[in-house]
Amino acid sequence: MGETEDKVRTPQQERSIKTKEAIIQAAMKLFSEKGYHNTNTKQISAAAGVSTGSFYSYFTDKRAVFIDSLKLYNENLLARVDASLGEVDFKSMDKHTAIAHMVDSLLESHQVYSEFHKELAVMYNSDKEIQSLMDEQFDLGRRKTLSYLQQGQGDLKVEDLEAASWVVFEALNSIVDMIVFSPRNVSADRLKNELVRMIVVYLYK
Amino acid sequence: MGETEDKVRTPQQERSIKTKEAIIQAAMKLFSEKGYHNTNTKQISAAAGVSTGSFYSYFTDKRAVFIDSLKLYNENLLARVDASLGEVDFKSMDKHTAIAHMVDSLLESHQVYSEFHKELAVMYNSDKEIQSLMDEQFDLGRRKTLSYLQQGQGDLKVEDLEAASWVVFEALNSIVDMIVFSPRNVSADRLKNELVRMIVVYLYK
Amino acid sequence: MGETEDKVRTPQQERSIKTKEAIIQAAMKLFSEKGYHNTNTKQISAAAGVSTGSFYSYFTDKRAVFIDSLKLYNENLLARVDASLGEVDFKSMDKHTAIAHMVDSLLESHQVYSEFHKELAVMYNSDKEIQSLMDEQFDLGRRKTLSYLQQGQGDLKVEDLEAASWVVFEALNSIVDMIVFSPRNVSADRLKNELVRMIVVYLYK
Amino acid sequence: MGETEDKVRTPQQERSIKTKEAIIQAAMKLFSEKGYHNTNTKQISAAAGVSTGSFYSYFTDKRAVFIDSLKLYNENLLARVDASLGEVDFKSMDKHTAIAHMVDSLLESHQVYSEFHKELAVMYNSDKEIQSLMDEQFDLGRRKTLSYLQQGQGDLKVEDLEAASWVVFEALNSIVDMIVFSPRNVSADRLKNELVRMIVVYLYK
DNA sequence: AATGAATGAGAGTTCATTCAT
DNA sequence: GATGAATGAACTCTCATTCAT
Repeated sequence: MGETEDKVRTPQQERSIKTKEAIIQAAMKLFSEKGYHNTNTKQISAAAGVSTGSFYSYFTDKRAVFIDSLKLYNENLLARVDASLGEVDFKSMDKHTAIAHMVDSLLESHQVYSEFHKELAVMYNSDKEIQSLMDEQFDLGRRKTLSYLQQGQGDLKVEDLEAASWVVFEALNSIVDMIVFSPRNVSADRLKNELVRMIVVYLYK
Repeated sequence: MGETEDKVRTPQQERSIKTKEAIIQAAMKLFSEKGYHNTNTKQISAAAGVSTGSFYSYFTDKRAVFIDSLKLYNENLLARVDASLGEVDFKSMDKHTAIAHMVDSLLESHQVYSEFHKELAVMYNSDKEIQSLMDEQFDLGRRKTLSYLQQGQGDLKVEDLEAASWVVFEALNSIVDMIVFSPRNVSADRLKNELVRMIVVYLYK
Repeated sequence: MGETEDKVRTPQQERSIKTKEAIIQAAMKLFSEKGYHNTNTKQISAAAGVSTGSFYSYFTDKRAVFIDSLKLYNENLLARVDASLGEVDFKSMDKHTAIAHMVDSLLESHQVYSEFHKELAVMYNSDKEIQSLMDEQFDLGRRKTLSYLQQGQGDLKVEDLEAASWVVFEALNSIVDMIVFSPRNVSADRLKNELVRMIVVYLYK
Repeated sequence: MGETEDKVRTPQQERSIKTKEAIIQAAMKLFSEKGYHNTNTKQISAAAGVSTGSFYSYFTDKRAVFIDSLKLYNENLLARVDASLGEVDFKSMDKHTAIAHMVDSLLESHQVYSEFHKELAVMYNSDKEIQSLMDEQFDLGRRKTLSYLQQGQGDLKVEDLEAASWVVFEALNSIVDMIVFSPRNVSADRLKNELVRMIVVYLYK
């Protein structure tokens, strides 16, 4: 960042910050609607109400605005999940209700930015930095899940809790994705019910 | 007299068939290595040892060769899983061993074409036809899994077996993917062990 | 032609002649239907029932088959006009009937190969040889017209008959074209009637 | 938010307007010299001194620039004919002089853009929009001619003046074309003289 | 600082022609 | 002689990025 410091503006003035955010929002919207490869910088700039020239004074390139969109997405998603999980007290519930609550909050989160979430799958393999941002996010989620589960630790029957957290979190995420996105002839409720049962039976006595 | 009659060559001569296969192989390789969006038809043609003109006499466009690659991948994968599952008798094994065998055969399959498999995730959302080809493949896999599981039906404790098959198959696939692809500080064996346990405990008495 | 004599076959065997004619016919049909630039050699070959390779043993290139189509068109058109004009005796008719008969025979000729005729306009400027073939044809037509008109010479009032033949033939051709091709809100009969009147009044006492 | 909103630049800045005009001029020149089908967008761009990218920000494709060239040509031609016909008073002339004047003004117009004019014949059949633009232009010319001729109405002997206007205008145009373009062994003056005589004798008592 | 016109490499695609079989 | 697969130059069009104003 030392050598290119005056190429890309690091916004300090308030207006500048707002412009940058407007670009990120516009980009997120367009990436969600049409995908990264079908969105061009001219469209992003126009949607954000700035010129293409300005776009390039806020971001080095198109990839950079995607990365910032991803970071914003990650922050929002975490906040949302935190809020949702924070509002309940695990100990005062039975396990099934607690896990069901967790699944619901994941379902809700996946639905809010569902299109952007889809686009992430497309981008995952295309870039190391994107990949590691997403891996970090996954890991953060996994650790949160782990600590959530550990609230009911007295009743856990799994021994390798670390491995279990990977397995459970991946299962939760992928099956929630499936519920949200895949066409099926089986209702979401039935799937959710089985998912919750699988997790509960697996983890608890 | 139709408009599209002579657009795409339907190979009849042996040479022609070989050329078509060479193009598909080359395409699969490049899509796996660099991704669909970073591979162009010139590169595919060159890798297959043919001219761009030839490419376009076998395939209408880049998308078409991807679809043929996908079909080939699907066929190979199914054959591989069938072979692997067919060689064991579920009834003569305890549940844990049987499911472990299944996970092993999925792991092996995912490893063979691992890079192409990754690329599929990228492409899933980009095209209706690709999506439905993959959905079909998923469904076929799910139904095979279901019937495999039903061999031990006497001991099943799940009631909604249809919903269970979706949940189990998605969990299996995504966690196997994770084991193959994601960087972790937890060994594959530990993850595999928990995965098998989760499935067994969930399904059987 | 000396140096390339074995590149392009000069058909002597009967089958060979038939093949060449089949190609010309197919080409004419396709050029008429879709235009020279939208017809490719593969389509011509297929329509003629030969391979592209064979096409090139009968014609040096695509242009050559167009030129042969043009020659055939010219021959057919002349034969048709000759037949039509030959069947009447100018002297036994009044001038108006005679010119009307001539216009009718031109109208009929233009209608038969109307689409190919249109395509000629497209090609006229693209090639010197095509241009001179068409110019020759025009001149031949003009001279025939001239001699036809001269049958009623006793009554002609024009003095510069040579210049008149250019003017009359061009007027006839272009107005007949207009009648055949252009969309108007004036009936063909009214136009034909005026055309005939214009020619008659101009030429004869 | 539309799909095509930002595809083609609508020039606002002065520089932009100049660029668009430069492209049209360059295109007209090249179409005239080498024909539409033998001119490509790269050549047009180069001749206009811009990049291919710029070309495509002003015109959707090659056809679009042809259409704009045609419109410009039509405007210029009409202005020229109007100016030429406007400068004389029909009533103060005898018929022969008046028609001769008209032919002269057409001759002059056809000579200015003669090559582009030729190319129009080529393009007429290739495109509905081009066709109707040319038809409109023809009709406009025909109606102007008609009203010009009607200035001497007292002496007209034709009854179906509408049909006559089609016939006369087509004859004028095509014969003027022939005078300008076709190689002959008859002088332009002799042809012009006969053309004028034909029109005068046909129309007037 | 902001603008948006301009750039040009590079993508996908076509087709007249050649040539191995 | 015939075939049709193969060739590759040429073409249209796009878009991330730059730069004159």
